[in-house]
Amino acid sequence: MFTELSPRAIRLREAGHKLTNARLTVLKVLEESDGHITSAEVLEKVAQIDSSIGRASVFRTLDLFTSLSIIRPTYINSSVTPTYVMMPDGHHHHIVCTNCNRVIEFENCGLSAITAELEARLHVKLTGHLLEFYGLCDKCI
Amino acid sequence: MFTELSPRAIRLREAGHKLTNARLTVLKVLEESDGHITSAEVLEKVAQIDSSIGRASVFRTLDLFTSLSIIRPTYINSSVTPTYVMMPDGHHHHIVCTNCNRVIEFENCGLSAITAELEARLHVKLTGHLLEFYGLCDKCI
DNA sequence: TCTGTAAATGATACTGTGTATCAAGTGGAG
DNA sequence: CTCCACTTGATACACAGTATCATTTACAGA
Ligand SMILES: [Mn+2]
Ligand SMILES: [Mn+2]
Ligand SMILES: [Zn+2]
Ligand SMILES: [Zn+2]
Repeated sequence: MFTELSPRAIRLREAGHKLTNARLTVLKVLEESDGHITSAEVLEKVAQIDSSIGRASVFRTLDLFTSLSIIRPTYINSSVTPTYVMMPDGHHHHIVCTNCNRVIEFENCGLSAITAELEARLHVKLTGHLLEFYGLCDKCI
Repeated sequence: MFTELSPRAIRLREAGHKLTNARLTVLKVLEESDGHITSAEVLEKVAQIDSSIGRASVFRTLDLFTSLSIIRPTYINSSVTPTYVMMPDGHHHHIVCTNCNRVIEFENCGLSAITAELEARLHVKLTGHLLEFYGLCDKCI
């Protein structure tokens, strides 16, 4: 059924979690998304693939993936449902237009220096980060 | 009732919004919080000050303040209710422990250079940012 | 100071996201 | 193959946030 394990699936197993059908299906949906997806969309796509997977397991899996920094919930449009953002290499960065809610992605964040400084000074182990800018996009300026 | 207007209240008026009792009360509650507060806490404290203020107005005000980058909703503990974070000078930064949910604040982010670069390159006007690191705190490492 | 009006409000009823519970099922170590 | 802690799905539920709309109010302009 899932012959090939993605690197993230292997990460899951190495963190001591079982590779269940529900978890692998949610992971597949997230990896095939464009990187921004709401819980309602995840539920819908999971049900399309395997309608026997319960909604509780989907939410449980989203929480598990969040604690592993595989995804991060953030607010884009509504304050009801978060939008889950994939963190490909442990980080994600975007600009949200506070007028039209458009999201503009960007790549370079230059945060490796501050990451190292925080780890040394505060004795923490950082596994990821989210950097969000807010403002007006070129169409709303 | 509100003889002195805070700088943020003036910002509100200058953005073309009316300085209503509901909005000024929510602003007061947010400004007297330590910077992290859930919608449930805002509702409770607003009701203590003036129980005639409706819950819908509180949520409307939180959305308005978010669009003005006065606050920003983010996930700390639960995936049910966001925690609203004040953005004192347009930005906020913290570390969230993915194991115990402890939040560690820090000040310097060094993001003014990338802010200017993004504004120039993407033709956007940035009014604030949120930088969140995820990982394990010193007690959970 | 008074007035007119668009913006904002509060009450209400509602939607639907996310959760608690628990008996049944299953991944994977040995 | 066996076993069992972990995980699951079904169900019922809680409650955060919203749509609606009649009423009120901030404040610009006279
Ligand atoms: Mn980054
Ligand atoms: Mn900053
Ligand atoms: Zn825009
Ligand atoms: Zn911790």
